Amino acid sequence: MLFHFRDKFPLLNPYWDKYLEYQQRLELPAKTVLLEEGKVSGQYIFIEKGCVRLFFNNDGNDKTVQFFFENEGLTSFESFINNAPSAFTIETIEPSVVYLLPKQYVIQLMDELSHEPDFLKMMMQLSSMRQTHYINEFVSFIRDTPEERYQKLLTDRSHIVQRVPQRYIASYLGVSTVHLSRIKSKLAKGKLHF
Amino acid sequence: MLFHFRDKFPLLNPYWDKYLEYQQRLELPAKTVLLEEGKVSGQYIFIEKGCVRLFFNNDGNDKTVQFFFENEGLTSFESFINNAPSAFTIETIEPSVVYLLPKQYVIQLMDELSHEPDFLKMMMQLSSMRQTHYINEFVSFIRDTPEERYQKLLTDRSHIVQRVPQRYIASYLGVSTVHLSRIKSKLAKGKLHF
DNA sequence: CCCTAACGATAACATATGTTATCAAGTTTA
DNA sequence: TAAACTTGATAACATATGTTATCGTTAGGG
Repeated sequence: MLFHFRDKFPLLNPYWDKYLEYQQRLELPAKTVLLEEGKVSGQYIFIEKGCVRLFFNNDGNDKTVQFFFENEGLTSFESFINNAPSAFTIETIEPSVVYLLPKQYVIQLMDELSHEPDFLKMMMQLSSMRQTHYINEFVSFIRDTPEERYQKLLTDRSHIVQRVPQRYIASYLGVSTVHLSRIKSKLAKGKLHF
Repeated sequence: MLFHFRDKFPLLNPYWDKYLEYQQRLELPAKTVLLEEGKVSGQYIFIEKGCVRLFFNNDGNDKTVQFFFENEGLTSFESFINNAPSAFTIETIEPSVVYLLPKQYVIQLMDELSHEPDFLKMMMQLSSMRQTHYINEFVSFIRDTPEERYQKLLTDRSHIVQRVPQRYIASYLGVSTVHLSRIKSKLAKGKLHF
């Protein structure tokens, strides 16, 4: 949430540095759960190495909402902010190195920052970016077919397709693994002009 | 965005009152476009009477994202905040009475408010609420079948089903009007135990 | 008040997608 | 390294949903 804003708001950097010491560094194997659906999010997660997904469970077959990679930070925001049970699980996909900052320090940090004139601007920008992201995902889900969504993923965010196992991609696109296979084979056929 | 927060943040009321005079009152017939897709949102809309929908166009068949009713306010936020072309059209569904506050006054108002200690809290709460709304819509779209979504609409927000023409409901649920008819008739049959 | 257009129901058919099962290839574990 | 799992491809079938066409009803405009 905060640390990838270093470059955009350099004046605030001293604050980041002050809180670096409170972070816990963890080296985790793949498929490690960092936050379980139903529990209250108690820390902010920053990814140094590896990748992570946020998903929710629906009768055993889970639905991936978002992928996170190096130098990105995340938490289950609604849970974090409102002390509510998280609707999502957060889990490593690859073996990863993450930093965890407990909630109390995040609050303390935000408290200090609230005196900075740039803080409101940053929070607004941040919140507007997240909202835009979710609206775009939402619109894409309504407007585009799974095939179109897969093609966009290939062209716009191919690193996801390259790094993430196919079943998670299917879960993210909202289709079964079988159907994603169909989509891929259909697209492959379309490419073969010889 | 702002005016329905009167009750929650009464200390801020003087600010609202100060800007009431800049609002333009309009009585509009149904199907009046208040903001057109592709244009930059230049005003905040408050609904006194009637109802309004926000939608985007996709090859002629439009997709409704959200409905708004009495005492609610809206704009195409991303467009409004970033001066970007709006991804959405805003249009009255029923004959409506709305108040429009031009952007310049909204900015001026927010500027004044930024000195109030409660303002940041309000903006955070507001933005968190909107984000939660979109996430919930998004999750519901992924997790639930159109039939389930329709049933939830019936139980949780029946006023929408009562007031809004069926084709907009279908467009909101993400199905064709024909399929919504099927869903309704299926549910009606389920209710007839005699 | 009538005419026309819009709306919603329904049927028939087409397409998209899910489910289950099977198999081959790659990975992990003992 | 062998066995057990996991992954992804594919086929066959089932279900969900879209598309087009038809029809009766309703609602608005002259």
